[in-house]
Amino acid sequence: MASGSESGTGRVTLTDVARLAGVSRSAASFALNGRTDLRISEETVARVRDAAEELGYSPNTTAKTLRTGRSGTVALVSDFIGTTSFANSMVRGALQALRDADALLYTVETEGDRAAEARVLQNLLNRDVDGFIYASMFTRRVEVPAVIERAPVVLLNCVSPDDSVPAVVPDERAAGEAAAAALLNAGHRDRIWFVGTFQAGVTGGAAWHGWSPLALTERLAGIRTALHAAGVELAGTLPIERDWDIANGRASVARLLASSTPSALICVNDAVAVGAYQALQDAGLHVPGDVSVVGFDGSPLTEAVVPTLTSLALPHEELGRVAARMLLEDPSAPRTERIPMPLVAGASIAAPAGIR
Amino acid sequence: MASGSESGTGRVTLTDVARLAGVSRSAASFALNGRTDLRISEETVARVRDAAEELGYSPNTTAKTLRTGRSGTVALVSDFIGTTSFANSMVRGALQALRDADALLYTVETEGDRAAEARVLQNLLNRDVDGFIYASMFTRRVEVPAVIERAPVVLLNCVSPDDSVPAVVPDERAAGEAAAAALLNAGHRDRIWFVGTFQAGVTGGAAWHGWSPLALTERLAGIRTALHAAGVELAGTLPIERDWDIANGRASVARLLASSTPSALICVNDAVAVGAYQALQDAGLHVPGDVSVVGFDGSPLTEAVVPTLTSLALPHEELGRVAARMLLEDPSAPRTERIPMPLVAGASIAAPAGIR
DNA sequence: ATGAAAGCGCTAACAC
DNA sequence: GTGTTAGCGCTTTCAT
Repeated sequence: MASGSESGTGRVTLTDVARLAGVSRSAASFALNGRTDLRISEETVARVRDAAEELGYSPNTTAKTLRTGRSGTVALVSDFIGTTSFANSMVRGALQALRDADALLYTVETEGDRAAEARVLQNLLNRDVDGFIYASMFTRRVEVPAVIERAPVVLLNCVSPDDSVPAVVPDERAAGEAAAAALLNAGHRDRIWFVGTFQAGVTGGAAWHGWSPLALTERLAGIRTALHAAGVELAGTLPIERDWDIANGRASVARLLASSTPSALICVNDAVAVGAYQALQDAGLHVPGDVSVVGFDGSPLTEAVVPTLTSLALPHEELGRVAARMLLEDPSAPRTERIPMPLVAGASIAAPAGIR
Repeated sequence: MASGSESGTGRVTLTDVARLAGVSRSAASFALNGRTDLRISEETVARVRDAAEELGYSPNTTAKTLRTGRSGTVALVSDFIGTTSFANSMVRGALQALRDADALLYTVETEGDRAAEARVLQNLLNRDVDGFIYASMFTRRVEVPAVIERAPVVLLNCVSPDDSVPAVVPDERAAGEAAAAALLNAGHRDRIWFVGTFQAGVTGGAAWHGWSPLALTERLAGIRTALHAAGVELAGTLPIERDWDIANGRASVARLLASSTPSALICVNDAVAVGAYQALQDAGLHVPGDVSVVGFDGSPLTEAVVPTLTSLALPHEELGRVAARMLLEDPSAPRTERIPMPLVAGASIAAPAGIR
């Protein structure tokens, strides 16, 4: 009749612990949380600890969340989880950082549906999530949903229109410079082509949904900057049909080879680079003896071709880790963090054919 | 002084809605949840709905969870999220199924640490998760943590020692049979080798942590069954050093080619198959003219080689989707669901060289 | 130094 | 038909 639910639900509650230790619920709470505001005797603390241990007490997080308004959870909301290993590693990195803070991760995919997105974000808010990691599978500029700003937000692999929201992105521009530098170092000075621009009026295939990927513009800008600094200009850019995949890369490069022979190809991503390998082979040209090739992403494809492809790797894990850390540590600093894209050296770059 | 927190926290609560509609909290609750136990007049329901709408009311899920014990969340606990696209697509499939049930997904990686695993599982339980999807990156037999059984569990890509826990796995055996059948159909009758067994006493490299992958034993069993039924026997199995990657596949096949020429190679996964391609090319042999090749997994690698690789695809999304659905629909049926592995046809199989 | 009591926002008995 | 009330398990203010 009195209070106490010892065997009510089978669940061990703080009340049970307090009763066993012979103290009040609040005393038990203070003891277990190690609070020093109220002074509890050493001996009492020990008694409570023992009681909790004996009963196998584990505090109910839902109740705690209701009371405190903090849940110890973060939501990773992304447009597309995709089929690449991208999201994978980002989640992995985020989990690593969250583990240190003892926080849990909700994973959500919106599939680009703004209405569904709004609903799920509200749902998450109703669960008192402590923050959002708002991710895009393609580096791009996004409109951050208003509702989300009711909790701390960090953008992952995307940036807000006015850069007012903290963001973590790969340093695409520096990667472009590094790609160009690798070729310059090998002695290339002309006939360097870029593969993977979109034709005028086209912003990519179905997967892009009309978004213009910053990866393209920034990588290309970096390449031009580095080349220009060395007094070199790009021989040209090769447009690609819709998606950046192997088949389209092959077709695009095949068209080029019909009329001229490049010294080096900088491909917008690894898949296009693999397509380039195939077109070169079809034309009887060798990598890197006749033509050098560089890719971007650092995907498993780099290991699947002979010779192995040199590529600038997307630091997926690092991106996820930094985003989670920013969210937990100083959610207020509105800065854009650019993570370096390391060069994974393959065997696809050599001195130009002319000077062998 | 009286009740009511209209502008207390800025949050709109059920109390606010009830007050605006001029009804009691419980009446509002019933109206909003569409309960019919207690009869509320149509008109009252409408008034409550309008009030909720006007105030932009969104129910606090934490409070609801505390009260009901059900959270509308599921946890996907996996040993390793890995760098393959495996986890990715499994999560994707699970999310699709969960979306229909309006449930949210926690994603957790244990990294094979049992102690950490126990802690996080308890943590999840403290949050009143409605169920667990316990996944392994390698098809294998697992010891399900005892604590987890306090909530419904479905195993994903793994099975329990006595098959007492509901599980969803790829149908590896049937896939093995399909791989063998593809070769038999093309006319192969002898010199068919399997690539990717482990040497005696070795259970794989670091990634395996001593677990023996069912994928290997089952795929191989299926192959042997299908061949046997056609009166054919495997010429032999080629062991591989540690991990099933490109380099090891290449080395393994190179050793075979030093002493004999196979008619066909069935490789334990796509990476090993890509390595086989490389070794064959090194030996001046062509795929599929001289040697046919089959892989498993259906990874992006199949598209990266020339000719494209025929492979039996792991139905990642389907696995995740079915697991989530089983968990939500009938968590009690202790059955093992085997999901077919579709054959993705490449151009790596042809009639044996002898009968060209 | 300790304990009683309020209340986070919700649901579901129960009495009117 | 509708409203009153008692909690879910926890934290924290306030009085002792």
